[in-house]
Amino acid sequence: MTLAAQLLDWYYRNARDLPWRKDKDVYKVWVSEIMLQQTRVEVVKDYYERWMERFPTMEVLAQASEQEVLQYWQGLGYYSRARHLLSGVREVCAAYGGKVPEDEHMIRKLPGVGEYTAGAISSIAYNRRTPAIDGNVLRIFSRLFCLDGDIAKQSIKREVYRLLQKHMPGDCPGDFNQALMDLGAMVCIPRRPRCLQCPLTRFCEAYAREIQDTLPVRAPKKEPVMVILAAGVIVRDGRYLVRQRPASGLLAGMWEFPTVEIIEGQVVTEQLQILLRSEFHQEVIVGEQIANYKYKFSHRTWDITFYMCGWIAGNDLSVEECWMSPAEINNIPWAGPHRKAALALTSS
DNA sequence: AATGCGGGGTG
DNA sequence: CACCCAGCATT
Repeated sequence: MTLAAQLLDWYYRNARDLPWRKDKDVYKVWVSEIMLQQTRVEVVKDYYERWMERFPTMEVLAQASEQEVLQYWQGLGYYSRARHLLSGVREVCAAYGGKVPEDEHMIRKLPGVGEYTAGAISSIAYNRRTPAIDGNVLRIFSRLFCLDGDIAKQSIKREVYRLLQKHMPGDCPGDFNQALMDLGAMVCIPRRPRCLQCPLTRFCEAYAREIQDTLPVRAPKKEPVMVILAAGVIVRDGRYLVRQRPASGLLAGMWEFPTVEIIEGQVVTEQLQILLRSEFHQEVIVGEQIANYKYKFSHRTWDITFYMCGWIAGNDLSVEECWMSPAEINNIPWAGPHRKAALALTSS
């Protein structure tokens, strides 16, 4: 049996029962593939179900506001994915008459859709013979063929692409690609691969040489930068002072309590007062610490302390700032640790 | 080619 | 804790 036949035989007996596999509707495949970028299946499941309940079709999603879309994405991370998906769906509704193009290169042009996602969508939804190279595939193929270069390198991806084109079957490329995902998730896992359960051991050079634990090779990650932050919680007539983050960058468009970065040597209470005065035009007295969180991103760590502040006086706010009631606070997309702080405030 | 962009599951 | 995941856009 060929590698593909062996893999597919295993897949048809062991495929995971996933919400987005109930049919091959291209919108569902699209949504699931975007949610799954850099995100594990178990996390995506609930988000996907809630999303499909609220945005069951491209037409419904196209009508939704970005704020509501972000709210449904809240907690999933990489929020530009949600914005790109929304604009991509709007584009399809407006320019392609609500029909996602079948050509891989046209799909690739949609915002948020890269090489991997275009291949996944066209193979799964349209049964096109297009490779979809993700972390699973790189890991599996680096072991199958003992590719010992850094899998982040373009050269390794090109080599895997070549091997995939050689081994992909002509009749069910979508199943083949999904079979690789499932194998990567359940058998050929990142650490301590379960080779005794693997249908491909007789094709696997790493297994033959007993070096499967040393692959794939990956460059060491950089140390995340520590950022010290102070946030002020200001209540006035039962409403909280909040602001929306800029439209680009980290946690773009999400809401937060007024926050300032504390540079070594600065006095926190002074910096908070200066922030509130210069950017929010409010006079406050900085009071007690009410919470401290260490919040880790992939590339930086926030050490953020929330201070209860007493409001004294203030002028009008600019458009991205406002006073929000507890009810309104529960209805906006929050920036990371600010969500936890807001939840603690409104539930107590 | 390198960097920015989240958050959580798992050993 | 450390590691790394169904990547993409930007520079």
